[in-house]
Amino acid sequence: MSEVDKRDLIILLKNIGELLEIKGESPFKSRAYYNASNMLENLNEDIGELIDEDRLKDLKGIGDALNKKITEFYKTGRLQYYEDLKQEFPESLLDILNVPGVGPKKVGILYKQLGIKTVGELEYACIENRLVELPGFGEKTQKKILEGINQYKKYQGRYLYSDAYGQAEVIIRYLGSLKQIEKLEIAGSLRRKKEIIGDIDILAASTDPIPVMDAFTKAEFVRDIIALGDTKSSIYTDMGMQVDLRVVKPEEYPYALQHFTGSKEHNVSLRHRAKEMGLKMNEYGLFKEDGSNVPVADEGELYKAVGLEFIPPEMREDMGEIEAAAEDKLPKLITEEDLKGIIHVHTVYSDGSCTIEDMACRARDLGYSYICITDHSQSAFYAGGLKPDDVFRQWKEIDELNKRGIGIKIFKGIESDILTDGSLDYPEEILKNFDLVIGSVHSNFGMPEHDMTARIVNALNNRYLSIFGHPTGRLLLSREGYDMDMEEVMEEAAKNNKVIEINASPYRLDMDWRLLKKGKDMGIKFAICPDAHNLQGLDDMKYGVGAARKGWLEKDDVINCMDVGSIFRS
DNA sequence: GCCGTTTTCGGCCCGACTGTTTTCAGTCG
Repeated sequence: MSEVDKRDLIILLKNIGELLEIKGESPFKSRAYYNASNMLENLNEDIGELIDEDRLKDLKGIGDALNKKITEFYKTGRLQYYEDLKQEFPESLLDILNVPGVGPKKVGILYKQLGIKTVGELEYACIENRLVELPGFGEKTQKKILEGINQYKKYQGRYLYSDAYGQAEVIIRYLGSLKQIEKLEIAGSLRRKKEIIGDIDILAASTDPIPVMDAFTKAEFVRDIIALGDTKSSIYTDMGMQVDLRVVKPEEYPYALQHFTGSKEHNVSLRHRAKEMGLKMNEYGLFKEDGSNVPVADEGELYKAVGLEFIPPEMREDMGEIEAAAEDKLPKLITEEDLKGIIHVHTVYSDGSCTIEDMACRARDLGYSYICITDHSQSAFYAGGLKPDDVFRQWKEIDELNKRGIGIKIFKGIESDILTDGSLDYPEEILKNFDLVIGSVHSNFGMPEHDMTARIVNALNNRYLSIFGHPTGRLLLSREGYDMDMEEVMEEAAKNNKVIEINASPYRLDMDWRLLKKGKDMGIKFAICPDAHNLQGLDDMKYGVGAARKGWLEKDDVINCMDVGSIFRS
């Protein structure tokens, strides 16, 4: 099954779960579909193969019914059950679920009683005051939904990690000045370093929560208060981000930090494990059957209490980390300190805004021992790509800087366009003299999947290509990656010993962390690259490390943790 | 719809806040 079909299947199952909730079916039935969707997303096996070998039903969460449905979808490309469901409840209802404050029950009522099928129709119905008479609705609900729609339309509630982190820092600084707060930390998806953040979760410990909540909801950055309670409050910031603050007693803090860090799926699995051990787990403690609490000083002790190694927050995505922790087989995750050098940097030679020397000195000051300059190649005319003469001029400058000695070794690289036929952008006699060649797709994004795959596979067979740059070409929250068969590309990279880039720009974070573990198991090495276009861009390395950690990578999986001899040609 | 060392039925993780109720359902995390 291709990546695209797999993606479709995962969405299909999730959609069915949501439609069943709207329909009012058993919540456990819905959950079975969500579970299956989530499980398949994290599955590192080809679903088509599993079906062909009749092994699909062996997966935990797949029974007779789902086995049949998934097989039907695989064989025919559609699912009659879903088509029937859509006749009853149009697919467009699912979009309404993205409006904060509107869940499946309300969507069901709105559809059945008012025939509302889209967010636009819902907005109009609010304005016409037609929600107030519905059962379970009222004046305030209608107003809240209208506000929710504005939020939905304006921001769609999703932010880049880097933007959310910047906002969170402001809030942490503010809350940190409150004398009632004893402990304070970012939790949620932000602590797990997800590339896209829905809202910011902050946890505080205090014996006196009321003034904390008061100060929080009255802070300068607050635009609207969504909820205000003794232990939990939510606000929208002036930037439009939702922030949840949870305040617990100091003795509850480790349990709460674990709980509010999530992910939801990780916690479900963890609580399930606790329950099997006769323990009840929630944000207030870990309780034995007699109701007594198992005391812990920190998260590490909490995981230990349920028989697990400490699981770093980045790994808590229910992708097998609990099973690995139970067997003491968690990887020793890469850290920023493991990085020795910088690869993938642009300068004034192409579309960067700083000189080679400026970039190199900054990298040196950040503690790196080498930097590899990789400007754009000649076909990238929009980015000022280097003609052969420019390349020779740049090599000369690099030689001079290295000779003079500025405290960091500079390597000569290039980010070569992968042309439409898969060839690189210079003749062999130039390519062979670079220390390192990154090959990236920058044009003709719209090629059909088969052609794009062939183009990239061709490039991966070029002996001069070292690193395959930003493999999908995605721009988070704005552009989907191009169509290609990632499975085939990864196999080709593994076969040819080609490195795959983890582009550390917070706008890209490409390759996606969800695929890293699989790549690692295939024997692929990765390069964490800032794709820096100015001095600040070099700071993006930390985002790439975050993604690598989410993908279970260790320092031995990442080439810029290795000695230069194994990376560069010269 | 799934699952099983309490197995083929009766469970399925847990709690805060809000609004619409008069004891609770819905939403969210």
